[in-house]
Amino acid sequence: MRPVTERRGYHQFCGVSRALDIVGERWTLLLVRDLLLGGRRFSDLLAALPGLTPNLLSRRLKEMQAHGLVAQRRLPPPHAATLYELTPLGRELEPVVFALGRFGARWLGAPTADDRTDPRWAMVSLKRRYVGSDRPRCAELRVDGLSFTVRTGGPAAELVDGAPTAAELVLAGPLRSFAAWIVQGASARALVSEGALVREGPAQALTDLARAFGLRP
DNA sequence: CGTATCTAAGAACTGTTACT
DNA sequence: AGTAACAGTTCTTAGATACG
Repeated sequence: MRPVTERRGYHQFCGVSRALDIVGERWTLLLVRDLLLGGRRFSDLLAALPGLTPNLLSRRLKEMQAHGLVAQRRLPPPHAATLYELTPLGRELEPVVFALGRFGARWLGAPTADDRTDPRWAMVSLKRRYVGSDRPRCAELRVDGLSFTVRTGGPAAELVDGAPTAAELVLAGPLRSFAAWIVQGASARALVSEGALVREGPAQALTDLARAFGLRP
């Protein structure tokens, strides 16, 4: 691959323009967003990003690997597949993606007919809202049948793909109910009492979880 | 068969240049 | 400053290949 300085680029001696030379191409930051919750296969990324074609995904992943943002990992059988995951350098883009999410939220409005939604995007949105908590909690969020593990209590929330081995709280429901809680500011207790969300585990754990993300308990 | 990648053609976009 | 024509670049589409 030609180095950034040879390709179309801004050719400015400035960190911002250099960063944009690397992550400013179409799809690159969306791929970073989709990899924030854990490694994904080529076909998963393709399915998650309609409009992104295989050859362009292949090219973007190669560029991201060449810049050290993404690494390939081969999964052993029986699930033999190539997994693409963020490197520690790629993870440094997390606050950038969060900041863009906050910036873009003011133009989000309600989803239109041709807007795609994805539980993972809601989870990224949740993760960026973490305000901290002194009560360590481990919860499973089951959004549209997809499980995610949430751990709070540290300086940053851990939020990854897949169910935890032992969760003290399980919160399950459709994406629109989670969106009502996370994005539209609805109360978790109200959503549970009207059946929009199903809670398994102590009510206090849900209250702690909500507070850890600055959401209404 | 599923996954990952590649090729070729054409469409769409972007930048450059010349002109008013 | 704004616009039009052209050229170059990037992206999409459709189909194919390599590999385990």
